[in-house]
Amino acid sequence: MIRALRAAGFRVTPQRLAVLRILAKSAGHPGAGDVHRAARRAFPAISLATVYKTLAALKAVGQVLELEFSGLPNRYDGCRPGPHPHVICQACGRIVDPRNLDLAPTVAVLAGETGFAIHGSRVDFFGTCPACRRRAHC
Amino acid sequence: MIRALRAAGFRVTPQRLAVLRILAKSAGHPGAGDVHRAARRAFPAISLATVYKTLAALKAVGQVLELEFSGLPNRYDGCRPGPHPHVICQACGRIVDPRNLDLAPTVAVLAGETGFAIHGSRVDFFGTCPACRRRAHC
DNA sequence: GTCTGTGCAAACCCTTTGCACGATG
DNA sequence: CATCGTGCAAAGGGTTTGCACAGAC
Repeated sequence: MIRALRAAGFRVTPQRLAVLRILAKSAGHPGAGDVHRAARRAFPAISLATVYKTLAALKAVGQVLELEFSGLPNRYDGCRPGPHPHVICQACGRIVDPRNLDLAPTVAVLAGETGFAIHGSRVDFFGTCPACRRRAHC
Repeated sequence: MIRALRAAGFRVTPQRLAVLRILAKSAGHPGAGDVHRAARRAFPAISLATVYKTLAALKAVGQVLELEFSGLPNRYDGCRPGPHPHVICQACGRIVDPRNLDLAPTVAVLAGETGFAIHGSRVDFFGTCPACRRRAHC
């Protein structure tokens, strides 16, 4: 990530390092607020605006995937920066990355049917995760 | 739609009829602003708030599908109110409904892999529509 | 030393809400 | 005639931006 930032002419500041470390460590998909809170532990004066700007820089160099949710805070994935499907628990907000799901055949079918040149996708599945299912005694 | 509203105890007002007619007629996926502008032609005094409230009522009775986009206005589909995949042109904003796409097998695979109980999905593909591809002489 | 990054606060924009008035069943 | 819907204006909330100061290269 550091290399990617420098290569694009971005400077590497302590604040950016803090954000970067948090993204690299979090296996989940933290929100901007989560990143900010975590970054404050290493760098108490860091502002939310700086976190957003750093996330934007990392997105610009393809090192982080931004997941936007209307009405809910965005979530960020620094472990798998390419677009990929997600499975989201509506009870606890947990986001899981499925492994065995290849969209390429689907994209090919759609391109043929619609005539679109397809460049990307956003694929989310909503449900209840195993832990929350148990908690609701179902 | 009228029946569904009445059955749920909603009143049928001229404003709601105007919104309703626009949704039934638009094959595309208009935004709230589009609906408002169109509704003003039949009912010049109608407010944007009323449009939003009517859309919410129709959503509540399952007669319209709301597509939320972070940063962009929501889009509404009164023709196919159930969730379904979309193909979106990033150049002109057009939204197309593909026909030959069944997500059921995918959902089954995901449920097995993740242990989630999957209740819904949001599947969008982004690209360039045939018209915009021609316009960009590609 | 120059130019970029930071932090603060205000702006943004679509959407939602509070409220007094008007219309519906 | 009780209740719900309308229209206006203001609030709401995550994100973005303008600006002056500070720090990286």
